[in-house]
Amino acid sequence: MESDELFEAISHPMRIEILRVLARRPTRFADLKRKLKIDSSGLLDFHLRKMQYILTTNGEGLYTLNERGIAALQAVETVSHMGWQRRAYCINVFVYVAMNAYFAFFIVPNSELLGLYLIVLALTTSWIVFYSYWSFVKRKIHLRKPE
Amino acid sequence: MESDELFEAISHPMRIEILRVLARRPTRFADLKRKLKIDSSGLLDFHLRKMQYILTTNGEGLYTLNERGIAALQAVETVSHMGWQRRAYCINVFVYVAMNAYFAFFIVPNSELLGLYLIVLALTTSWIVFYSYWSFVKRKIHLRKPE
DNA sequence: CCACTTAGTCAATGAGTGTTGACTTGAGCA
DNA sequence: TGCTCAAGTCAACACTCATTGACTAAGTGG
Repeated sequence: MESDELFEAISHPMRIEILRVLARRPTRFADLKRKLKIDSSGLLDFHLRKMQYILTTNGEGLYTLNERGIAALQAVETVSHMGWQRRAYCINVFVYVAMNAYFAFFIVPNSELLGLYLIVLALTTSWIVFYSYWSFVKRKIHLRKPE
Repeated sequence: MESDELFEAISHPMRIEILRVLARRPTRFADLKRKLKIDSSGLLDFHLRKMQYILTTNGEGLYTLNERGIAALQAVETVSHMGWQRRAYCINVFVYVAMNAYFAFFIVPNSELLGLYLIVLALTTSWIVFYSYWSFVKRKIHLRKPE
């Protein structure tokens, strides 16, 4: 996928707005114009033309996102949820500790499911190690303050 | 986070190349020039200037990605791994079916862990329902052929 | 039929983009 | 001291972008 064309299509605030509106529902030209409070048809036409790599016109006049448009939307979401990654990491660690503690104290003593517990332990541990490696060593973002 | 500035910074093939190089390791001006086979210093300077929202110059001449740069990298990855989403969905459904079948046939009959199984069933089912809703109803991408 | 909405197209314009190639400034070294 | 490389800066230029406002052509309601 030729990323630059896709990013070009969403490198303007108005185009990101259009993307968000179209993500909710397919919309007609005039409705877009009203929702985004654009006076000029020419301007909206210009931006829709720049987004044509991302859009299709669905039957009669309805603009809608194509597969690349959905990728673009996901890229926007990825970027705007950036601040949650540190918190997500903490939640992951907490769930790991809680889950394994629960298994170790309540499940293992009074049953023969030690094998199952070991599988769970191995899976969750490799997950948390991989995730920690990715977060700390490779990216070093979770301990730094945002600038 | 002001997404458009970030996407602006990666809406050119050369800048995506620079992003990928800097994701691997912090790099100096001349090394970037060599790696990307750019003859003109002015051109590289121009693109680095356009990417300044995403970069920091680490001590002596080393260009490196800042937190926004890492967000940009993730956006690029999101877009270029788009093709895997359909497969990921199938894997998810398979894991759901296999896991619940395993629990239902092997765990439940010969132990008192019915409660645990019901929790697992509830969690995995709500996960698969939510994921399916998101994928099929809201996005409609997993059954369509890519264009 | 007239007014009005919808969905555009088109030309003009100033600001910004991508690229080139010449120039600068400072460090390293022979 | 002069030479070379690294890391830029700068001016110039063609081209593209964002925006405006005028225009068009098709459909709709009264």
